[in-house]
Amino acid sequence: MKYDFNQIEKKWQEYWAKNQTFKAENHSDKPKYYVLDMFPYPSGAGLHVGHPLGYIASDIYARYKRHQGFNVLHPQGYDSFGLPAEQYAIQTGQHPAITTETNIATYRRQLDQIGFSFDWSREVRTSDPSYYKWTQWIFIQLFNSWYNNDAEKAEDISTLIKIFEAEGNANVNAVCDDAVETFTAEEWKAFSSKEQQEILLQYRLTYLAETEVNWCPALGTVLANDEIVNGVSERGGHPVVRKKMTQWSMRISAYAERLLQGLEKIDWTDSLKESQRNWIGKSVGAAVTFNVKDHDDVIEVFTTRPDTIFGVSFMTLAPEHDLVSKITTPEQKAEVEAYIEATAKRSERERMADVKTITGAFTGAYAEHPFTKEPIPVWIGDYVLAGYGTGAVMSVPCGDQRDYDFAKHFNIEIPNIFEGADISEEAFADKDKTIIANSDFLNGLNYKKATKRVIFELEQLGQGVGKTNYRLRDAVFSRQRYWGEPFPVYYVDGMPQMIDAAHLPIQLPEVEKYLPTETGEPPLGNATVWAWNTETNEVVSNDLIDNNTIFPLELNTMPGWAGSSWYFNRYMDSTNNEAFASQEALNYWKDVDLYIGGSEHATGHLLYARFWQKFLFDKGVVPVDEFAKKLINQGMILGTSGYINMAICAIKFNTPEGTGSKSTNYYVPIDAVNQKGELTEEYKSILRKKNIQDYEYYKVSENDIIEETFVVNRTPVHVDAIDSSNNLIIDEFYKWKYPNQDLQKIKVIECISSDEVFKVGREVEKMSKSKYNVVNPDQICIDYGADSLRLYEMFLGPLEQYKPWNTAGITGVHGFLKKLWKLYVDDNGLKVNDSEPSADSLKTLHKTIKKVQEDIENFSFNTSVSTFMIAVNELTAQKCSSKAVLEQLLVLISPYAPHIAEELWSQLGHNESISTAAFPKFDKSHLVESSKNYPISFNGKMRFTLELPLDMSKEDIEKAVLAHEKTQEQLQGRTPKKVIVVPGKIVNIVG
RNA sequence: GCUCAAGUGGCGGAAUUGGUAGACGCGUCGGAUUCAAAAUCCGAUUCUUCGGAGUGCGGGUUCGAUUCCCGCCUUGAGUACCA
Repeated sequence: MKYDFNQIEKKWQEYWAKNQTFKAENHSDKPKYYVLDMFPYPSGAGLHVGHPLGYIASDIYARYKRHQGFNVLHPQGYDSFGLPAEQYAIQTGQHPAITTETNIATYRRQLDQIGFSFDWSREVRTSDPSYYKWTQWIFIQLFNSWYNNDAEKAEDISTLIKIFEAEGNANVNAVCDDAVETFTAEEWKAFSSKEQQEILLQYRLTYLAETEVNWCPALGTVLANDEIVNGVSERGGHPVVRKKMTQWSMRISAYAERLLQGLEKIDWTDSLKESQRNWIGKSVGAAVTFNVKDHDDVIEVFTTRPDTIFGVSFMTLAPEHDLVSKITTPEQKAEVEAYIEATAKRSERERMADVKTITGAFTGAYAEHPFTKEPIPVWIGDYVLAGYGTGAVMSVPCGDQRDYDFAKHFNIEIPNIFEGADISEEAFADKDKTIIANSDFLNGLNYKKATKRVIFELEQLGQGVGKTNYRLRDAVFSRQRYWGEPFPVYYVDGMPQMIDAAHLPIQLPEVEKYLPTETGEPPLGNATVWAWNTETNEVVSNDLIDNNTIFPLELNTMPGWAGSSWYFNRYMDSTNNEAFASQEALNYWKDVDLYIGGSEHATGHLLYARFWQKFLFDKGVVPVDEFAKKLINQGMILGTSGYINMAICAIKFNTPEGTGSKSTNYYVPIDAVNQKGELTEEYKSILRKKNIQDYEYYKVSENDIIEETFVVNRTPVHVDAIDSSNNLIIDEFYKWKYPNQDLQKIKVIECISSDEVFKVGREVEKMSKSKYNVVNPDQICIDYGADSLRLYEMFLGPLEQYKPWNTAGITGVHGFLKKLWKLYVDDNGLKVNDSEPSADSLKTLHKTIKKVQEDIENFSFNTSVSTFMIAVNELTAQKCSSKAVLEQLLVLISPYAPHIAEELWSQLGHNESISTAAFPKFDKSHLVESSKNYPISFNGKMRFTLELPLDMSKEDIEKAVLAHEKTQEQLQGRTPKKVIVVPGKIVNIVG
């Protein structure tokens, strides 16, 4: 019986689906284990071989955990809101929901054919109203919450209102907007409802705020930084301007410290934690206020080095700083305005890229030093960023390199306040070696003591306070898009109102066009039925808006990360219509035990999801405040792009009728070009001859050539037109290069090679459609089977690493599966019997059990595939047919190659899925050896091996080795200085 | 610049606590089988001047270093004038 993988895989995939083999129960006596993949955006291109890498790894782990007796939750779904479907809708008018549905069907078919053990009954789609109902619900919860710094948690907004009513806001320690005015209880009560709402908005965890954005008027949309190239939009090249827009923001900054601390208790990769730490960007220092001379205004700065305050020789404000226009003197006005205009023209990218050019302008104003009362000139400079800290710095040139460079450039004095520091060439920034000098009461103190003392003195003066600053900014939550979650928000007198949760979901309205409106409103502005009736609690026609009972709805939609910030909780109870998940389900599954996904989500999804989880934890909705205990980043599978060269050969020649010239193009193989990128002499000669032949009409010979030029250009080749030995399949290449054309009729450029084969050059790069290097898993499943694909993806290398794909190598693992099959089945059918296993076979089995178990637990899947190969090679050589061994081997392999394992398992007489079988138990007694083949080294170099009993004493080993003739040969009469014997390991002779 | 990761045959990679470097597979070469091909099977495959040398480079620790330490180079990723 042959290994008919197509038939076997189809059979078992149907079996699993029909029997719901992998359906997880929310109640079980077994311990729980939750294995999660980052869910995909269903793109129109479908899956390529890089996508399933992480899914295969997590599937192996999930299946392994089932064998280990765990109740495993291993769900899958779709992050199905997103731009590509919307772009497609703009171009074709097809509703994004239809595009999405089609793409999901493709994804599902492709995923099914790889044989994943997903519990599809729990599938979620972020674009499904039954799902985004709860995304909207969470948004409402955020709106109705504020962050209490004293309690270090989010609390209901009603508790804040109570405080306001009782005592005003003077003692409220909340995370809120910067410019909150202080009021008393009486004042609060006297405020109008609108005024109260405005104040509360400054405290809510999601709030409306003016945000500066990159606005592209031509596209009618906001662009991300990386969508802008050289100041114009990447798509279309339209101009982009900085514009203030009112948008929803998420007060993630409230959670900065907890997001930082939480990293300590989760098992995520160090590099990922490090990037989150950098992103949060905690710095400890002080906020200091400087009075501005001849003004009532103050400049507030944040500094991490308050100990250097006596070294301040100027202040620098960001050009965008509010004070600039106020304090600039008439004499300096022209210069300052010119400077501001110049910096406004430069994009943020430009300003960042250009670090060397030092620019700035003097405002003419002076601040007053809090201690010395000396005047300090106030400058503006674009090295100070408006968006960080207060947008102003106290510049200490002797202690900060940027301040130093600025001072040098503008000839500002650089006072030295460090004992024994040389600042003639550069600033002295080493905190640990700092001893403060020339600083009044700080003289002689080190960094730590000086910082403490100066903060104390500043507090006495009322001009400063110790402060911790975070780089983490609040996250903008509005998108001017159609294909996203609508906000459950309507506006009364310009103030946002939440729709009662009982009326959710608020479904996306139908629109004629998916583009922004002519007046620049988001696409939802095109909807005609998009108003909220507060009496019937329905979405009604815009015509009915009376701002009395019927109000306009929010036109923005939520960003891509909204739905992905909590989906892992939804899987626990995905069909629940009463709650986003039941408390029972949440308390049972709690958190993700293993999360696998790409590292590109380090500071996006993975930070926002942690933020929402902490918020939901504060609200008592979820039982844990970190959603994933362990996280692994899978590396990317890279494509091997192929290319050949196009040679353009131009010749000028003498003909009887005068000078003629010809230029012809040929495809030439990669070896036709030397390292300098020039055509080789051999190929020049071939092309010359060829060219002359082609123009026989002129009857020219090589002697008639008076001038010739050769130019070569790289031409990409589709991977499908390259064979396993890197040779061009010329017919396939033509078919791909000149599609839908009759190759007989059209004149195609000739492929010319000096060899029988046509060598293609290869280059490893990201797998992408535009690079023609995408390998589709469908064809691989047809040609080799899903089990081969699964094994091969794992066999390629360590999970976390980036590695190139090369389809040719799959024959190795495919051959292994055939060999495995033959161990159980031959032409006469099953050949497994009840014979006693040999000691050798038991040894093979048990060392395999040990290794594979260790490998899975270390996520070292590549090495276990090798281990299986070794095991099968050994058992084949041993002619093992013992059921006692082969049955166990199947369970070991089943997480990796589940189809073949199920098939052989059932042929061995089992009626239940192999997934219910217990993982084999390792018994070390089978591995006991009586002797060891010792490596005998001389000065650390192994020269020969010697078989010796393991129970031999150190002394006897030494004697036996020294007596050996090869030892004498190595020593050549010398006496060894020292002999190292490590019993069971090695013998090393020194001398 | 900073942070993180990684450099081992022609290629993907292995060596889990410092103990036989190159497991396993691809590719290549040779052979068997075949009318032939595919498939399958067997053997060889780091370099070498046959003494040895060898895990990016230069040092160090050690009886012994791919593994630990110091300095450097290269590549990839992230981040960016963060006060």
